[in-house]
Amino acid sequence: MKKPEKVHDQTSCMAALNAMSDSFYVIGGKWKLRIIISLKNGNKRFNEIQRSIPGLSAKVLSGELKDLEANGLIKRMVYTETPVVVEYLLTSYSDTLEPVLNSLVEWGENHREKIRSGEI
Amino acid sequence: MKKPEKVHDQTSCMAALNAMSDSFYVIGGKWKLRIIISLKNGNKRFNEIQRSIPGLSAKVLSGELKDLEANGLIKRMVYTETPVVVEYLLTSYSDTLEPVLNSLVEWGENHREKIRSGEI
DNA sequence: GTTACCACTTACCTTTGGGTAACTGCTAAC
DNA sequence: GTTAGCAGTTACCCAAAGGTAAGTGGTAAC
Repeated sequence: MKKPEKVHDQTSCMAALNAMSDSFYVIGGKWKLRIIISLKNGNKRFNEIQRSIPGLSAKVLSGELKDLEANGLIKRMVYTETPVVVEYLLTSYSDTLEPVLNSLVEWGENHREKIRSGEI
Repeated sequence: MKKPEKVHDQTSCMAALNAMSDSFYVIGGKWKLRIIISLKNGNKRFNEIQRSIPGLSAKVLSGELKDLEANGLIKRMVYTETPVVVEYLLTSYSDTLEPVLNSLVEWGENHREKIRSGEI
């Protein structure tokens, strides 16, 4: 005899869990959201982005930009003037991250205050 | 001459960035949110939680529970009957994670569909 | 013609997170 | 008295993430 079923069935629960993991896979890690925010702040060029995020190396930035592009969050534009100019732009799809970004920032702020006030 | 200031000043922007990092620090990683969800689903005992999350080892679970307790998200209760019973319970503070959880699940579901449909 | 900037890549190393397995001290069941 | 369950801990190992430094091929400035 198994324990009684919860209000949600197992299939939908697993789906939610997997969805959550997907989110972490796409925007998790130390730099991804920072890069997106840097782009939001108007930075477009590779070195510009790198300089705006202290501690971020060219190697890691290069990899992260590829990941973000593969997931449709940014677009890499190459302008073939001389000298060649490369720009990274947020796609409109990246706007869908707003609620995630906001909830993370809000919770973090609240939590920081909670810790600071000694409530925990 | 620096570039013109954005709509947000640098101090508040850095604060938001740090808040976001805090959130990732507290609930990031492979298991933390899964453990919280397992507790939400009614699991309380150490081995019960472990069995409910395939792939999670006792060592890692032990560490994660300590972290979650240190951040006020769960409470470790020891009942000194014989045999001693240990229960892990969500605190009311853990409810504040709802918006984060929801936005992550929602975005992940949406993203999965986007990938599946070949839109990216 | 040397220096510097741009957009990267490569090779190498360290750190972190996490996995495996065994073991502890306890109780209870067979 | 052996087996099994509980709630972990310990020691050891591995892979992935990330950091460091140097190099590449081009343009442009001094």
